[in-house]
Amino acid sequence: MHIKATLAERLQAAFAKLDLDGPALIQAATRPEFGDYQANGVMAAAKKAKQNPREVASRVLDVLDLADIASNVEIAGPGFLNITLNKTYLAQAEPGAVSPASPQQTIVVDYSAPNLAKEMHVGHLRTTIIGDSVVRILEAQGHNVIRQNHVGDWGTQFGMLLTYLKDNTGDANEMAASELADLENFYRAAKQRFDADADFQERSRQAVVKLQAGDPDILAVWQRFINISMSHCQDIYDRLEVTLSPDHTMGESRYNDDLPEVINSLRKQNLLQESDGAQCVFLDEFKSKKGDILPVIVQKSDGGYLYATTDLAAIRYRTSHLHANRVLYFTDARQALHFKQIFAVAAAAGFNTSNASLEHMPFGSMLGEDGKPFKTRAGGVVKLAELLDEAEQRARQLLKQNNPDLSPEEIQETGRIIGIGAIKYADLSKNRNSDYVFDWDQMLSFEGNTAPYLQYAYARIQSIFARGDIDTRSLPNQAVSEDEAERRLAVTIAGFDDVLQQVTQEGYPHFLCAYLYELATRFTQFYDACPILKSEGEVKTRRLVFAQQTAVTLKRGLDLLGIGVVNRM
RNA sequence: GCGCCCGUAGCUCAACUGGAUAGAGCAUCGGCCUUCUAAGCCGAGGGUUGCAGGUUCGAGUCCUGCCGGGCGUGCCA
Repeated sequence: MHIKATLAERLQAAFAKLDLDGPALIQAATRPEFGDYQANGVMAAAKKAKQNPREVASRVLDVLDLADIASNVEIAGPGFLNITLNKTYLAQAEPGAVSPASPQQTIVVDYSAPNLAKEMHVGHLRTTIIGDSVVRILEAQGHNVIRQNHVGDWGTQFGMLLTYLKDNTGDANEMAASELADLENFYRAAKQRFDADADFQERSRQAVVKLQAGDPDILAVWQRFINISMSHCQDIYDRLEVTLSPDHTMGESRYNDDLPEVINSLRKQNLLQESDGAQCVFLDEFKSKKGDILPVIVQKSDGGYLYATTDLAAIRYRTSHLHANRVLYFTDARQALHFKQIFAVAAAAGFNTSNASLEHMPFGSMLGEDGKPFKTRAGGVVKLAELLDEAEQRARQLLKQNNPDLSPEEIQETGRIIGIGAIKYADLSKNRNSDYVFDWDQMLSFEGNTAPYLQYAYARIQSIFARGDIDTRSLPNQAVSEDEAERRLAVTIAGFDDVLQQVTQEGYPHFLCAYLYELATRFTQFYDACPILKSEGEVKTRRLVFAQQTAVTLKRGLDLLGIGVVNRM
C-alpha cells in the first residue's frame, strides 16, 4: 500500500478546501516523537498564501480527514503536521506486496553492456547489478520491461583480435574455446602484436573493412568469437543471478545497417554539416559563452561511424520498434555529455518517435584506495570472476567456523548465496552518483549494514519456525500491534511499497537497501527483547505473525535486489 | 579555458530532493551467550557537513566566489 500517496491525497483535499496551493511533502518522520509520518507542505503553502503557518496548520487540521488512517495528528514547530498511523490501518498492509503502477509503461533498460573484446571486470559490476535491480522492481510494479544489453561487439578492435586469432589457430573456423579461455591475455597478446608489427596492423584494418562490408568468412570468425566471449559473460550473469540472458543481447553490430539511414535522415533534415571532413551536427544548446559550438560527430572523415551514430540508431529502434515510454541508460557518468548530445540530436531529428523519456542514470567511477581510478598493483583490472570466487570462499570459511551443523553441500550453496549477496549489496547500498572506493575487505564484509546481516535476520526467523515446528500457513494473515516495538515494526513493514516507488522514480536501489536494513534492525531488536517461542497464547501468535511478515518482506526485498536468502547460516 | 560530478565522524557511506537535535557501519572503549543462531544486542566517545558570503521562518541540500579531487571536452566506446 502507498501510505505516502494516500496521505498526500488527503492533505491535498484539505488544502483544496482552504484554497491552499502546493505539495503536501509527506515523508517518514525523522524522530519517533514526531509520529510515523510528517507533512511539511503546510508551511510552504501558507507562505504562498501569505498567511501565518501555524494558523494555517490549525485550519488544515480542522478539515483534514484521516479518521481511518491516523490515530493522532498534531501540529509541531513552525507548522509541521505529525501523523501517527492507527494500528488497524497498519494491520491491513500486505507484507512484501507491490502495487501495480499506473499507468503501466513500456520501459527499455539499457544496462551491463560489456565490451566483448575483453573479459568482464569489477567495473562492470555497478551497471549490471543496479540495472538488474531496477528491472526487477519495475517488473514487479507491472511495467513491460525490455532489457537491452548493448554489448560492444563491433569496431576496430575486432579487426585486430580476429586477425590474431586467424594467425594463431591456422584454421580459424576450427578455433576452440580454449584459445579464448582467458580473454584478457588474448587481448593483451593481440595488442602487443598490433603495436609491434606493421603488416599485422594493415591486415587488421582490412579485416575491419571486410567485417563491416559483411564478408562471410570474416563474419563467421567474428560470430564465433562473439559467441565465446558472450558465453563468458553469461557465466558471470548466472553466478550473479542477474536476469540477463542471450535474448536480451542487442549489441552495437545489430545497428550496423541502420547507420547510413541515420546519416541520410540527418542530411535530409539539413542537420548535417561537414567539418574537417567529418559529418557533424551542430546544435545551439552546445554553444559555449564564446560562441563556438561543440559538434556531435556522427561520421568520421574516413566514412566510419561512431558510438553517437549507434546510439542514435538505438533510439530509433527503441522508440519505433519497441515503443518505449521510458528508456533508462545505466552507464558510467563519464558518458553524461555523450547522452546529453545524442538525446538532443534525437529530439532535433525526430528520432524519438514514441516520445519516450530518455534518462541517463549515471554512476560514479571506481577508485583505488589512493583516490585514483582503480587499478591493481600490476596496473591491470580485477576480473569479476576472481572477485566472485574470493567472496564465495570467504563466506564458506565463515560458515564452517560459525555453524558446524551444516553439511558440505549446504556450505557450498549457502556460501555462494552469501558471498554473492555481500558483493551485490556492497554496490547496491551506495548512492550510485558518487565515485566509490574499491576495497576487498569492505566489499566482502559480512558485518553491519551488509546483505549477510539481512540474510542472518531471515535465517533466524526461519530457525524459530523450524524449532517451534510452526507451519506459517496456519498463522493469521494480520496482527494488530500491541506495544511500541511491534507498532514500529508494523510501520516499517507497511512502508515497503512506498520505497519501491522511490527506487524506480530515478533508479536508486540504495533506498531499498536502507529500508531493508532498517527493517532487519528493528526486527532484531524486537527479537532480542521479546522471546517468541517462550511466550504464550495471543502474544505468541502475534509475535509469530510479525516474524513471518518480516521474513516475507525481507525475502521479497532481497529478491528485488537480486539477492537470495537461506534458511540456515 | 569551458562543462559535468563530487567534498559530511579516523575510514567507508546515508540523509526520502529546502525541514525539527546531520544518521549508520567499520575501527576504538565498556557491558551482554546454561534462555528462539553473538554474522547479533545494549551503551560511550567521535562533526564549524572543504572555506567565505548570500537567499528565508528554516540550508549538508538552492545562489555567488574561492580551495581541493575526479571526469569530460571534433573524428575510441
